[in-house]
Amino acid sequence: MQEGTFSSHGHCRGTTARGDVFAADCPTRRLLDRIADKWSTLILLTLHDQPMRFNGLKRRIDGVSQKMLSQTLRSLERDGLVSRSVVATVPVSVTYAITPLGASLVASLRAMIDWAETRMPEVAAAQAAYDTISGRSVPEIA
Amino acid sequence: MQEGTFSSHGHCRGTTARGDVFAADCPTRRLLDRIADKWSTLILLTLHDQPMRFNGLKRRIDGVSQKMLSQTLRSLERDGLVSRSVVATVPVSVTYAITPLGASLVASLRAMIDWAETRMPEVAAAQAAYDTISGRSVPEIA
DNA sequence: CCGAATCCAGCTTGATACTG
DNA sequence: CAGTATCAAGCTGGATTCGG
Repeated sequence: MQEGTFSSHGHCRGTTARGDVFAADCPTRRLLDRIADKWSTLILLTLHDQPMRFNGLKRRIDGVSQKMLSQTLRSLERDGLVSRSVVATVPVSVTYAITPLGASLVASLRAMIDWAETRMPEVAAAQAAYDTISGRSVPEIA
Repeated sequence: MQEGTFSSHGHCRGTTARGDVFAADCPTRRLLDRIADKWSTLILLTLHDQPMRFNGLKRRIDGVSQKMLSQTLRSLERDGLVSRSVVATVPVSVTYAITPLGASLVASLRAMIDWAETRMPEVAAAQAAYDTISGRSVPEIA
């Protein structure tokens, strides 16, 4: 990240070719907040395999509420990461698919998930050690 | 993720070599929720460059509150991604550093941030298009 | 000066119920 | 099927305060 410029505050816009997530007021920060999100991640990963309908996604992504699914899908659609197509059948059927832009993000997301799924044992061990050494005083965050 | 098994629900534990983030009750899901987090991401990225003290992090990560910083750091420490070392100087000085485990995650995180910082224009364009077509009915999420 | 803990207002989340 | 509406609960962050 072009080190050297450790701009603690602010600037990000303007002539700069790219944003700076470390600046609170940079649009990039908001974007990061949206893609670095559990539901967004799982939705994009799922749609990368195949287009899917609302309830398909809901079934696939165990534990997501309708509200969060609907809300997150709209956000992803607005950001151009997911497309939404409506077919006026009897009960209207809506299909969601990933866009090329969305697909270009999936690799990183997948890497993150792969990390989580494979490194879990080490994390669990660290947690156990932490909870032991800290001697009970630390409440389970999980 | 051993594809093919589209286990909508549950299983993840047991004999399986790795977790399944799509299962709501899998510890991996909680882990994903913690690493797919704005503050965790920015903290890990920052510490990957160099160890840093609390207020150094606070200054670097524009907009983070003391509370969230302290809370997130404790969570990362518990998960073994960050180490905390105290030096009993006059005003005690506490330094945070990334662990090898944490460092092994940074590449994916950095990729995600790079994506956000470089693809922002396309996302902004998509938002503009969406907001126009949807005809005012959609309130700015940002 | 560094860092943690507390109180409080406000936003986000999720369960439930309801509509086209 | 595909959402929207509503409400209660929890989390977030700012300000303040306390301790070393």
